[in-house]
This record gives sequence, structure tokens and C-alpha cells, in this order.
Amino acid sequence: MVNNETLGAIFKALADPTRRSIVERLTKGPLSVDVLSPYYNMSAPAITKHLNVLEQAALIKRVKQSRNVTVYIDPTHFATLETWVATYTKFWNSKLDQLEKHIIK
Amino acid sequence: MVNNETLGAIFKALADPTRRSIVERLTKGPLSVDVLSPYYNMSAPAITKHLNVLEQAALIKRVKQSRNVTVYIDPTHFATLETWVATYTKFWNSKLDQLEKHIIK
DNA sequence: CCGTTAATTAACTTGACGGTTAATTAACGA
DNA sequence: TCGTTAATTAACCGTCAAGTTAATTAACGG
Repeated sequence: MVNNETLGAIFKALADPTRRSIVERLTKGPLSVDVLSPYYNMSAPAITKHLNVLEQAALIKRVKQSRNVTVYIDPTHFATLETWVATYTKFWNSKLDQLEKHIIK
Repeated sequence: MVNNETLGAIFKALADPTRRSIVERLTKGPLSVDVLSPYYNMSAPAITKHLNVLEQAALIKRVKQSRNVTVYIDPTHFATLETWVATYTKFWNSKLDQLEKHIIK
């Protein structure tokens, strides 16, 4: 099973709309912090904090090159998340199957 | 695309370990509140609050029958969640494919 | 060398969250 | 009828999260 603490960090990270938006933008390519800050009408430290949360959940990676920090998406935990969700949808589908059989019978 | 507000409610609801545990237990069958309360060494009002959050995210349903409330899991939003996650894993898989082709070439 | 810029850290404020106890509502049952 | 039980609501408390501004670090460039 998936580590429960890890799972909590992932859900907590994705509960915030700004962070979900950042993740979505990152699928279109890596970004630097100074681009994100004006986009969200938010101070640079606020963005830094959001990135910390995302990084702790291992949903992103930061690479510092001289002064500039580039932010990349990290796919591993999206897979973790998918696995977790899948266990529930599978469960439900099997229930539906049972129900269907029951009705047919 | 999936409603952003709905998505926030779902992630927020699943960010708490007690609520994830409740959801997990509900897959084994419906429950009543008075069973949950002692199990988590938690007051009944605390459980009520957790159920409110889960219900607002439409992850569970409550059915009151005379004095007792039975709690059921509601699968619709697990599907919503799966859809959302899938868009990211799909994105990533396509990136991997591109990378693979690039390496091979 | 010095001013500017990118990013983080520190310190603070505000509001939401997770828990509590006490009070309330409503239904059961001896 | 009246005490008990299931559940929720109300009011409250401590902690954490999300934002701010100010200060700090480090690298760029004229």
C-alpha cells in the first residue's frame, strides 16, 4: 500500500487552487519563480512557500542555476496518486458488476 | 474540464488521515456514526465535522433513519478525481514516449 | 565596485482547521 | 412519562496555513 504520510502531503499540496494551477502550468514546460509571482498577483515569498509545499510532496523539482531557479514537474507521485485512486474506482466497479449480476438474476 | 472548486473540496477532504481512513472503512460497507466515534478515540462532534467535510465534497452520503445515521460511500467524485489525475499521467506518459523516441533516434 | 535583480528567510497577521465540552433535538423503550 | 441514547449544533481553544513586508544572500552587469 501507499505510504499514508506521503499521501497526506500530496492531497494537502493539491488542495490549494494556486498550487494546482502551478502544477497545470508546469505540464506546459518548466518555469522560473519570477514568472509565477506576477502571474498570480502574489509576492515572491508566497510563491516560494507554495513551491516548498509542492516540493515536499515531491510533485515538483527545483533546479538552481546561478541566480535563477527553474521549476519542473515530477511525475512519480502522480503515479502514486493514480494508484491510490484506482483502488477505489476498481472497488466501485466490482460493486457495480455485482449489482448488475444481481439485477439480471 | 473538471470543476475547479469541486476538485479543491475533494483534495481538502482527502488531505486529512482520519477522513481517508473513514473512506477506506466505508468501502467495506456502510457505517453508523456511533461506531466511528469510539474507533478513532474521538468525540462524536468531531466525527460529525469530518463527515460534513466528506459530504460537502460529495464523497459520502448520509441517510438518517429514525435516530441512526448510516454513512455510505459515493463513487461519483472518485471518478472525477481519477479523470483529473489521468490527464497528468497521460501527459507524462506521452512525454516519456517522446523521450524514448528521441533516445532511440 | 556598486546598484540591481532573483530567490529565500524571518517575523508577523489573519483566518481556517481539528479538536474539545456543553447544550439541543428527537426518537427509543422500560 | 421519563430517563437514555444518537446525532447535531454552538461556542470555544490551540495550531497551522496562506498571505504580507522587511531583511538577507548571492549573482549579474555597467
